[in-house]
Amino acid sequence: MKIATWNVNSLRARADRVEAWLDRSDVDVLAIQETKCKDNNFPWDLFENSGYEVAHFGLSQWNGVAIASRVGLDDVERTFPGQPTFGKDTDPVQEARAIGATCGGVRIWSLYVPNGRALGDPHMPYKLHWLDVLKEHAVEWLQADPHAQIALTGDWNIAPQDEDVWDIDLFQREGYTHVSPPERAAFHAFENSGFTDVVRPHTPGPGVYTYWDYKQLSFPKKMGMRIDFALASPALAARVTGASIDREERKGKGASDHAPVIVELA
DNA sequence: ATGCCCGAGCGACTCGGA
Repeated sequence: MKIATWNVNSLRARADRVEAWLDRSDVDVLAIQETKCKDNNFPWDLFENSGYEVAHFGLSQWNGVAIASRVGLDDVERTFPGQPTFGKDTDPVQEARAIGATCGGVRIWSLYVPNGRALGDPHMPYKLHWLDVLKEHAVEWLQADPHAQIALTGDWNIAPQDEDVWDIDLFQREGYTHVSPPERAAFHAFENSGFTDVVRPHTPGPGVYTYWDYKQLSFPKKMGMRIDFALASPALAARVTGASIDREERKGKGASDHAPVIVELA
């Protein structure tokens, strides 16, 4: 079985590439982030034509997450329990950033972790709280069933290690997000709770990334970030036989700024 | 060549991304 996660940065703008990628990648499950649409303009046919069931959670042109599967798609959950809201003053909104489904015996979560925007911005405590609540649930899921096969996949908007950005000195000097100690602590809290990054051992750095900005020739200049991850529960991690980052998909006209991340299971 | 930002909604500009 092969599962993948990919921030497509608009599913409609990327429809042809996503369909072609599904056809050649041979994945059984694809967790998608940033569909950037509501159900009424979601490209349902794309997945049906490729032989996948799909569940989508999209509330506006922002965010949006989905799971496509050809090994079953059961018990779909939109948002995790108690998922924090964000809103200016009086109108907090629960954003479309998490969808879960059971596919071929694996509980898959497609996660689009909030962007903190800047250290000191209100979005940063929102991001950290969002991750903390998710982590508390992840701990409960494991306590309820230590043998559960759970995959927390998606765009985490965190670079956990110095080698996960092209120039750590620049990031720290300028006080950029993604590398700050609180963000990294939020990520490591999942690892301390028993969830393992199952991709890094098969794709060691430095210089291995999943995201490259569209601007300033970032991709050809190898100015990227590793911010998309698949974290696996112990029972799932034990099944992992390989993993890869499909940086070929970042090439050419009409590419997403993120590359797909693939995990192979025995 | 992988090549100097892109997508969505609105309405011809603004916001969000990281």
